[in-house]
Amino acid sequence: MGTNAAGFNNILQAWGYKPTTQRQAVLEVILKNQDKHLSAEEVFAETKKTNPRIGLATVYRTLQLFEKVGVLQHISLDDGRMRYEMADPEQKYEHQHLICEVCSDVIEIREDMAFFAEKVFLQKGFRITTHQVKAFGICKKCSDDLECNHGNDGK
Amino acid sequence: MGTNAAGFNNILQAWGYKPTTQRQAVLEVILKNQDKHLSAEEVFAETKKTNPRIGLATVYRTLQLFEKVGVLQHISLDDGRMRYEMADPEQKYEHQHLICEVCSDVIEIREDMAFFAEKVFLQKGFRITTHQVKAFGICKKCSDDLECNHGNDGK
DNA sequence: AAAGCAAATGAAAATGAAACTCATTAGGGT
DNA sequence: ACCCTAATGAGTTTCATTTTCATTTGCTTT
Repeated sequence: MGTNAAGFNNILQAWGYKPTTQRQAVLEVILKNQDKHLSAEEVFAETKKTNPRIGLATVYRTLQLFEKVGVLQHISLDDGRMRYEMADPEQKYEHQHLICEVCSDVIEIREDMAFFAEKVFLQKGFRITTHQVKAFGICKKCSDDLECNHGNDGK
Repeated sequence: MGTNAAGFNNILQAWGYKPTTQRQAVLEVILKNQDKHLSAEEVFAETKKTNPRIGLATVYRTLQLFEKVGVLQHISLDDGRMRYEMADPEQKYEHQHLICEVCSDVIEIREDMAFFAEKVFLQKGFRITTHQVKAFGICKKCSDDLECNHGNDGK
């Protein structure tokens, strides 16, 4: 049922799509990098390692396909390219990104936001299907570093 | 002090930038469209009406400049171009966008999210400076329309 | 008011992510 | 093995945004 290499074929076939070698290869890259937020270009580079003949267009098409069948979802980290991560339909309202402005690290958190969707529906009649919370700031590590440099400044 | 045509020159000069005619013209367009979320291209088209000689590159540079000095802030509505709106430093944590997937309308809401930033800081030590909440779904008008079509379907 | 100068501008070219085209290939059923 | 359509890859195109560079403009100093 979930998204592993095995259940994956079922998902594709349920939608009438073929589980081609390219799609399998891209899936493996995705599974191996669940903690990252890869761009199409990055997925392309990574997939070429095991499947050198794959084309960039196929990667773009495959990522869009995966999003359509619910395996992936895209996020924008404001760096000019779309990024993808595993989709988790159960946690649509509990998944946010913290982006450090110093080291560019992306931290994922799971804060319950169901109340937000509820409140919006009650007040505006707007029925939220997906939402994204993206926060920019300074991560713990970087603010600790900055504090250190306070002591012995200039050196 | 706020952002009106008058206080605007002060802001620019405080940052060492010149209040040129192009910048004034762009500001007027921004002020006239506070309810909208204009893209660079749209600001360009609008500004040309009063200032036909302005160049697109200048609009891009001006929008970035305005963001730097705190007059504007950018948002991505996932439509492939950056959009801009008036920045309101006091309300960084109280400003979210609802984007209707049917009619593409953008609704702004002001939900207090300070608790979110607090909780993230307590739990992760991450100090949020800005954040964006973007929710996709179906607006009241569109879901009412859909409901209507239920009654007399096909016709 | 004229000169000097860096900042700002406009037109055009460059960049880069993403989408499209189309001839070729590969699944999956017969 | 054959057929037919979906899928692919290489190249091309699109389009938003950025960069380049020669020219202009806004200030400051005479």
